[in-house]
Amino acid sequence: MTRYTPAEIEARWQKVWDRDEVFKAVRSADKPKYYVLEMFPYPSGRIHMGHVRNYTMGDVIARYKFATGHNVLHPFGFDAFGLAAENAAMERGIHPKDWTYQNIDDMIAQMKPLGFGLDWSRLFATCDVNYYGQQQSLFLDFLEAGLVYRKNAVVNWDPVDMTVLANEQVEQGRGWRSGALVERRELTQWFFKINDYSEELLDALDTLENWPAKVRLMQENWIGKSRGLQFAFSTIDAPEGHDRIEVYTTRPDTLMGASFVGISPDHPLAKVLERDNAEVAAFCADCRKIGTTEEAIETAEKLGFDTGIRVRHPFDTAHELPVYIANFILMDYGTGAIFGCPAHDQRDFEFATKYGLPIISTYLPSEDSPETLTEAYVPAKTEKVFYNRGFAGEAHQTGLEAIDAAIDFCENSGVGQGVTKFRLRDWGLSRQRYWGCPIPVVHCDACGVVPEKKENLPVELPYDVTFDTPGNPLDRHPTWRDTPCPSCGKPAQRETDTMDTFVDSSWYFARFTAPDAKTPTVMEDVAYWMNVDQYIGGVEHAILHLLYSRFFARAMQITGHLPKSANEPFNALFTQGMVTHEIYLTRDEKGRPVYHLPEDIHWTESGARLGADGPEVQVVPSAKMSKSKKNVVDPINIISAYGADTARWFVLSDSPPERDVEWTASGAEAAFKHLTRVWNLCDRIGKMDKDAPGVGDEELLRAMHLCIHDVTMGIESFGFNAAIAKLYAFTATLQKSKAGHAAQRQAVMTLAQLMSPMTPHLAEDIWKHQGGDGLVTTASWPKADEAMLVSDTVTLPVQVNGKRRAEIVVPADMPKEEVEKAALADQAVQRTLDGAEPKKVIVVPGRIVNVVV
RNA sequence: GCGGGCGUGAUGGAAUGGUAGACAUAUCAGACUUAAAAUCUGAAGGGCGUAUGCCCGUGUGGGUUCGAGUCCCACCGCCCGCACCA
Repeated sequence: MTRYTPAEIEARWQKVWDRDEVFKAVRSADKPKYYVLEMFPYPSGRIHMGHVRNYTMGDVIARYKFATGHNVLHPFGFDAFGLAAENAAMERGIHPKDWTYQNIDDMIAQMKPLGFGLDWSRLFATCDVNYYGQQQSLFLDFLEAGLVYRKNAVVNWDPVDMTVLANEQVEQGRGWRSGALVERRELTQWFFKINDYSEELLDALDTLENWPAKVRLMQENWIGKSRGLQFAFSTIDAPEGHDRIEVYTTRPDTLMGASFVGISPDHPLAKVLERDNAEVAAFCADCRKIGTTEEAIETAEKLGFDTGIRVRHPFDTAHELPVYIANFILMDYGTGAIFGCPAHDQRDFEFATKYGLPIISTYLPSEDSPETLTEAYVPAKTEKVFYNRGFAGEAHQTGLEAIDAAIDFCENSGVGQGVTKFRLRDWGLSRQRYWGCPIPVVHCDACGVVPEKKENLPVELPYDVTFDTPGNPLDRHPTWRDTPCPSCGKPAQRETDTMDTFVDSSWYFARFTAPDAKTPTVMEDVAYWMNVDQYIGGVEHAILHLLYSRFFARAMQITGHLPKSANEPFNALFTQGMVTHEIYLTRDEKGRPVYHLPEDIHWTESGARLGADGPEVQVVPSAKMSKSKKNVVDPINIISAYGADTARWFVLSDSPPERDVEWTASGAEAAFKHLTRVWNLCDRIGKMDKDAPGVGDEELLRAMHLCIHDVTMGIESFGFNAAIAKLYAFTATLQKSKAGHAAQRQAVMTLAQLMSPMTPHLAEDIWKHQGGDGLVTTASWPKADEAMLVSDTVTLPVQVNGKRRAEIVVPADMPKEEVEKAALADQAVQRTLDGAEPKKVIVVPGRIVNVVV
């Protein structure tokens, strides 16, 4: 009796796939190409179950497409620049480069045993000089094409560590290392002109039919197109040069309800006032402590400072409004100034209540509604309301109609212009950090900002840097900054900012098509392999990474690095869920939670304990696996206990791929048991008497064809969990079958083929055992015989008034009238009807019968 | 705060608007075994009933429909994103 020994089987077949270079992608005109890509990982050092799930899904698609006759490109790499490497350097004194490359080696060693059908020859990391050097070349092309520019922008500044902080490094308004209150500070930084492409990026969303609707909607909201009115208030007693305040509003119909003007603490007027007035300066300084995230700004207590300046209402110059500096107004959006209409905006309402400002309604639910409000009245823009202080259009109209009428009216009377604005801001790419792609420009006293010459690329990161003092090591480096000006040749200094890691991930998919090329891309290769046919990754990238990549595809097309057809780089997108696990905790003497690893928990009759007789452990419902909660299962342990096929099988079963899957020890064990069962089944069939007669050959083959059909549909539609359920059911059928050897052999070989995208090693082994030709991996995908899928009779449920009362078995091709008769003739139906005359009988062929009385 | 999503047995979940709970876990029963494990067979949403059966049931409340877990509206709860984490 042989046994299922995954460790041995898996190593053997991985060697064969490697030897035969089965997954090496080569351009070819014979087959249609298929490019499947999973979002590449950050090299944290350990692969986790989320990676296993992500790459298993991609591998299922890749192997399936391979079997259906496609020329598949399935590459892998690392998104290797980033903050974590610098943190490791600071915390543990390891050089970011050494740390990163060590992690990459470790992760590759952990990935290989999973048996993914990847073209490892295309592997690269974004921190490879070869990659980021080409990225610098791209940057220079973008610069020349006018797609990049410099302007001031706000960063989180730690005044003690004297360094820029990432949002992640800000904890409750304080620097994570120093604990100092974080301030906002302005720096001159580089920006990509993504906002110029707002309209196009928005419109093209409609063409992305194979993207999840929710991702398209999120991008649509992020781009945030709005039509509104831009106009100016004229000021009274304002500093010179500020006799007007430009404001932008999406609700010009509420203009008569304006009761104050608010400006951002970063507004030019606020800055002028700040210079001469200590109180204003103090207020603005307070505002700048909030931090730079939109979330922090929006959730902070709404504060205002009355500047004493007044403005005149454009329609009633006798009506004067106060000008406040307000902490919730962003300088980046609109004009950095708003008018407040407390009656129709809850935030303005609270602000007005706090500072004793008037609340003036411009519209009401109806003519006889009271004018006094206890909260802002904010109906849907499509709802018809009564304008008690309207100035354009009808008295009764919807918000949308009123907005259009108000814009027309204001344009005609010269008060302002209708303007389309986008919420999307230009993409700031400068980072004041070491571990990133250096921005290839030089600062020259005589020539200003000068792009580095392409022949001087790559601008390589120096290795000899230290992290023992605060700030950017590139700034402190004794010689790295020194370089001759590319324009005049005089001594000049390199830019020490590096690029946002989102730049690295915005074109790696194109680089995979020619990873060693001496140019960013090679037209022949990108033209052949692009677009990515199926992109798979976490929904957390729904906005930024995917939007930036879409912008980059356009910019690369403009600069000649991608064909026009690759404007939208990802034909289909799938966003997969996370792997979760229960959390186990006890409390220390101060009541603080102490977390425990799943392998330290012992299950007893009285519940979960720490050790056999240890203290009882509280079980918290499943959440994303995280080191801090210790609810992690290391894929390496699972592979050594059960094998890669079990891990792959389990992460695909149970939950639909777009949702989270809960890792359970019992589930993993069940997956292993099932694979063992399949293996034993193969073993048993191999030992069958080849000539002994069997019964039920046809039923078995019918079930097999149905399974081919269902599994194929499941894979095509990302219903991996459903496909696996069908495979379970078919395995049970085969196990019980008394069919002859030939039919059983055919069934188990087909089962192996259908399982091969999920459990490729086991499938190869079964295939070989049954004497299949070559590799199951290269065998062509089985086709369901349509004739075997239809049966002669169908069982139809019969409902009476929508409640199921009976079942009838009728020939599949029975005409509707006959089915109706058969249903009414049924005893149970007769009994339920109890003599009542049916009013209507609905027959849905092959589905259901509903009798209505 | 704004934006997005989710809510079905004890648990993970299945279900082109058409028999709710496939498949799996946990549970229980049986077979095998001296016994246990493993393996195999079977039961199982809740309630009532000896039973053919009947009633209730997909977070809550409405609506559309011959028919709603599925579509629409409102509410409740949970999760995710918010531009320098990737």
